[in-house]
Amino acid sequence: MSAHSAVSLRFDPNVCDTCAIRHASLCGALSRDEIAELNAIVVRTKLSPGQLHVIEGEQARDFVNVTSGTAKLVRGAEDGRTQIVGLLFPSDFVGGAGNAHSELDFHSIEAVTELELCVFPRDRFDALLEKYPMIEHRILSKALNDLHQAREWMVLLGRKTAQEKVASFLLYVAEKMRNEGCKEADSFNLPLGRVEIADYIGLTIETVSRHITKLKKDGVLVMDGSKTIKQIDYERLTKRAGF
Amino acid sequence: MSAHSAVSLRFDPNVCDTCAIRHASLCGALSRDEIAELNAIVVRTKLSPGQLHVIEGEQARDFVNVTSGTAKLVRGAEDGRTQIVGLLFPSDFVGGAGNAHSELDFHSIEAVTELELCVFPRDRFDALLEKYPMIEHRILSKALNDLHQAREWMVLLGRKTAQEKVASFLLYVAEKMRNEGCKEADSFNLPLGRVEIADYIGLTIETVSRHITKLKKDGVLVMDGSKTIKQIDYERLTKRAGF
DNA sequence: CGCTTAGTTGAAGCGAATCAAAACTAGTGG
DNA sequence: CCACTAGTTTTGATTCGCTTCAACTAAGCG
Repeated sequence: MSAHSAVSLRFDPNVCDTCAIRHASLCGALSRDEIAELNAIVVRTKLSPGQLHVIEGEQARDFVNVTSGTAKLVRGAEDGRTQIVGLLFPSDFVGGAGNAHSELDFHSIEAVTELELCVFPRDRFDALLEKYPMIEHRILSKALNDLHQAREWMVLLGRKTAQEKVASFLLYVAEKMRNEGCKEADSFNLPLGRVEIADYIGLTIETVSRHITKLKKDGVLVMDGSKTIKQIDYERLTKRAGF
Repeated sequence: MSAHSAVSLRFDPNVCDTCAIRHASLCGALSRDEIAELNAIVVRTKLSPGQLHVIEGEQARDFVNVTSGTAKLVRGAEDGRTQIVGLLFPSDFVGGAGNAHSELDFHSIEAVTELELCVFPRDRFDALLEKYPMIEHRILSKALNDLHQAREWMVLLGRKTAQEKVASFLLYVAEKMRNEGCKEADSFNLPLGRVEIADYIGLTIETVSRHITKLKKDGVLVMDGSKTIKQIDYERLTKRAGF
């Protein structure tokens, strides 16, 4: 929601070697040569919570890879209504393909936490795509995954009750956090505040709050403060997420 | 919703030449050689309204191209709740990429009208993808478009009122019909019944019906029967679709 | 012409939104 | 350390839009 300025740096050519997601994401499937070429055109960017990355125009077609932090893909209306259409965790990427409107059109990436991005300018990235079909192959694979997930979310938004939405959301985040942190502990922090949760599952903050409270009262969740989840009864939470 | 059996035929090698979508869709960008190879592995299928095409398992990863008719991509729950996650018109295609779960997982394609499909078995299609990067390129482009549209629909499902949903739906279909028929006339038939409209925009049939009636009463729509639209006041309909 | 299915209309109920206020949190500076 | 402020979350009371339930009408078809 706030200003745009962000730190942008070109790092040394071996920076990918120490990248947290060197072996995941797009990069995981690439040879040293391919990585080197990517490295040559990348612009690394850091954003603070609330800052936006690109909204429209030529830039909107850049290819963006999240290396650390959490971001949300937002579509908003003039009247204040907002819908989050996806979350981006480390190793997720968006945009990129050389077609008329990239998936970023009319959307914007907004940092939720401190965020680090690898941004690949569209024109130079396209050239690489032609040269290395494997990169395009990987991107297609991810795009189909995202499409699948978007359609899952359509079911949530269109057909689930508030209770089910909240439960589904918590399960989704819990899984993401388990993947990210690789921790077996049930304990983790919600990356989103109530406003953002509401905007992600199509409810109001009050309704979200009420249903989280209900889950706590019923012993399905144990929390510490409004963001830290200490324990989850997955079996019962899954039941409440409803199909 | 009904049984599965369908007519499947292998046609002569030049059948693509006379296909209605030879110059659109995936096929439009392909050379004669590429088309010939596709032709060699395609299974053409006809479905009647209500019939389903694949649901799960290995088949679910086939690549499917609609050549005529309208289909819906459906995700349903055990308890009867249903969400349509996309419509398929001639030249649309789904599935195909060689990744873990294709976008078809847990979805099914259901014929809305008489439907003709080109089905490409996954394994043989994958081989072609490797050989002809242009095919994969085209598919990626389409996947990104679909992803964009799915996210647009998430906004509709999560943040729009019933009135706005109905208006948005009508605008969407009107545009599709204009593309398909190439007719300048305002008149066209809704491909979906009330149940299906409701399942597409996350409402009940009663609410859909009420809001269509309201649009008619207000003179925004002129209809003949429950499926034929004779005239649309696009300006006012667009206003009611709300952003 | 009855039979079945799809669509419309009405009345009542309910779940989520809205409006309003209190409780908590976190940050700042005295 | 506490007082003060701003922002977030929780809780409560009320309203409203959509769903539900039910009856009726229209359309397609043997």
